[in-house]
Amino acid sequence: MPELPEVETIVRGLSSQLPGRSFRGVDVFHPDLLDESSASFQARIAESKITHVGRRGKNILLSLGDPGVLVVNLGMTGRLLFLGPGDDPVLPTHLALTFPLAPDGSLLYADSRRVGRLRILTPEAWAVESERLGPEPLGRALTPARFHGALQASRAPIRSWLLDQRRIAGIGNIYAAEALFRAGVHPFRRARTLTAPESKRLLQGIREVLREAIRAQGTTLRDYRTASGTEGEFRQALRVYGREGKPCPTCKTSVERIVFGNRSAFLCPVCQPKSF
DNA sequence: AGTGTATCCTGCAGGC
DNA sequence: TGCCTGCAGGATACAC
Repeated sequence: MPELPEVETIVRGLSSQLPGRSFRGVDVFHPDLLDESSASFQARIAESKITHVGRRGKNILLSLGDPGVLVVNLGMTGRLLFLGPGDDPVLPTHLALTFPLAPDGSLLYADSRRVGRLRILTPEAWAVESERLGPEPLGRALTPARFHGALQASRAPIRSWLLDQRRIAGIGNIYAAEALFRAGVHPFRRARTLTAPESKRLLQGIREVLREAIRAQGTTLRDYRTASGTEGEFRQALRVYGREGKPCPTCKTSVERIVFGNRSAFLCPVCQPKSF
């Protein structure tokens, strides 16, 4: 998916448009993206007013007042687009839901692979789910000491650890690879074997790469778009992700791709030694 | 506790 | 041109 920087970019885009607008219903073309029937989803959305747009991990949160919160997880190919009254009404392909808005404009959800999810939860139910997610990597609560302590408790490979949303929320395959490269840590390393300086570097690497990617409006590989439909520019700044066989930006060694956990990891074998 | 596998679904690049 | 395979930003459920 869209990882934290992409979701954050979409949320910022929607935040300037949606609060104050209301839904005027919803058209559902692909009900398999919902966890309930189209009819009940439509009934619950009804004419609700959007009071706030937020983010938790990779989830987009639209606060609706009475029905609770609309939680959108984009999966790998989901797009959430705002179409203003004066905008070019070109519809995206793979349109799954459209939400006409009052007084004007509309919100569109498109998703070619349809592994995204849209759910309406009560604030209480959402609070329970949110508690199950790990801390926000950019949040103040996550200190280097807490981060190191959490790593100490796990034997999992550090890359698996970073991708586990229950441990830290918002990191996906791209930024896990980039953060590990910046910290000089091999993705196979067991979490608990990271030294305090290494875990400090890793947390710094995570924060730097996420902030830089947010500044660039995220990474567009193929499907990701901002809420206004533009592409993110961070792809050109990627140092190892998707760069198999290309030179490491630091030492020029060929970037390697290894597969584990059913997905590709990218690393520089020199800058990220397996052991010292 | 952790890990490998399968599942949801479609699209596209590359090999032949 | 067309067919086939592998691969893709995610999340979850299961067996071992």
